[in-house]
Amino acid sequence: MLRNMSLRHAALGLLVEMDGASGYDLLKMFEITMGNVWQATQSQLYGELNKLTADGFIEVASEGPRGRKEYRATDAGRAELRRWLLDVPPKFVRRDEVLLRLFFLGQVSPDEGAAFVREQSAALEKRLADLGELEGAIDWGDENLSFYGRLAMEYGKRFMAMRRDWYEWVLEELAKRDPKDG
Amino acid sequence: MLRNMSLRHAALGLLVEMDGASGYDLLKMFEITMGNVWQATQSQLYGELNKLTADGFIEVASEGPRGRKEYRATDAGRAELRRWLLDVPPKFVRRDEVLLRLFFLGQVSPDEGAAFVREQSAALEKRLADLGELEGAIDWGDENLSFYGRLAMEYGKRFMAMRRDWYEWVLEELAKRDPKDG
DNA sequence: CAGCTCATGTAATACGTTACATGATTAC
DNA sequence: GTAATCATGTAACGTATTACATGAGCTG
Repeated sequence: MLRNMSLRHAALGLLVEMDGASGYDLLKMFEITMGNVWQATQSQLYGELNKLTADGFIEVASEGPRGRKEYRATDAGRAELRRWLLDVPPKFVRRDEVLLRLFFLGQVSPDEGAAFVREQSAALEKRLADLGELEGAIDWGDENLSFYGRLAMEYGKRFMAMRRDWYEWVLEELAKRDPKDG
Repeated sequence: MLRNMSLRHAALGLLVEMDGASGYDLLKMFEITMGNVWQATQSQLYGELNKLTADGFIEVASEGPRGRKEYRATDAGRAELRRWLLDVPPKFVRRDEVLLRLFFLGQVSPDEGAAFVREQSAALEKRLADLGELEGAIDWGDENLSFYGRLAMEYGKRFMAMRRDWYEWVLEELAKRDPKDG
């Protein structure tokens, strides 16, 4: 059992910050706080919570209605989070479905290729707008999750803006290579 | 069998562009042309080539020494690549191990947190420099892979620069929150 | 009491990594 | 002839997604 992956530490970290939550709570927390950074499916999360319990990094603090289990991080869990944060070098997994398609864009017509890039650009513009709305809707307190969440939000904005600008640049390059009135 | 994933189309796409290659050739091509966009292990690639063959999207054009199989895309493969490019909406999988750690950075001391961010920033600076070297070393022709590879390279440069700038901004925010001389 | 939300779980399958295994050909 | 490179494959395991299954408790 290697258990090297990050979902485990995402769950553990959230539990540490929240100081007590059920799987159901965590699942919602995943979506609202770090949907842009890490994703978890219900199935995966519940399984991981059981493994974390078996490994002693979290424990069931109390049980509520409907079989609800209130989890809480243990000292061992807090230590493990710290170890992962500082001693496990982050891995860069670069997998980008849009970029991958770009490589093969020569296989469709120039018009189709340009349309594809414009679509991506528009989709991003929309997501950027959504992010702005979301930012306004959140009341940013001074707790850890809010503070660091705001930093991540800024990252998202910069990322999307960079990407949109790049799409526009790509469109110019495509036009240069295949001038309409050539 | 869903076979929805992108490695399959990355391999197929490269084969279309290269017009004939062995698994071994493809593996090297993956590294040099799109290491920053998609990754493939030897094991996974060889397996996928066999599946693509079974599905009729590629075929063994000839066999060479040492059991070498020279693959070639079929018409069905070219059609499948086109379909994937235009009809399958790219999925955004957001998983960033650095960003994930950032969320929990409140669990270590301010100094440790800042050191972490500085390390990431320095690592990125180095990768940005490496990319610049690589860019100089490649002779960019006018074939598709070169043309689109150059667009992807520009993306990589913009991405890293954006990210490095964001790291520096994060350091400022961290300093504001926890002034040394508070 | 009907419908929604809360709440957890399993099964099947696909995707991805690491390690192991094997051997032919080429270059020196 | 021996070391490097070329070349392909399997086994074991870990990670992730989708679909299915079940039921309790709350709200109107």
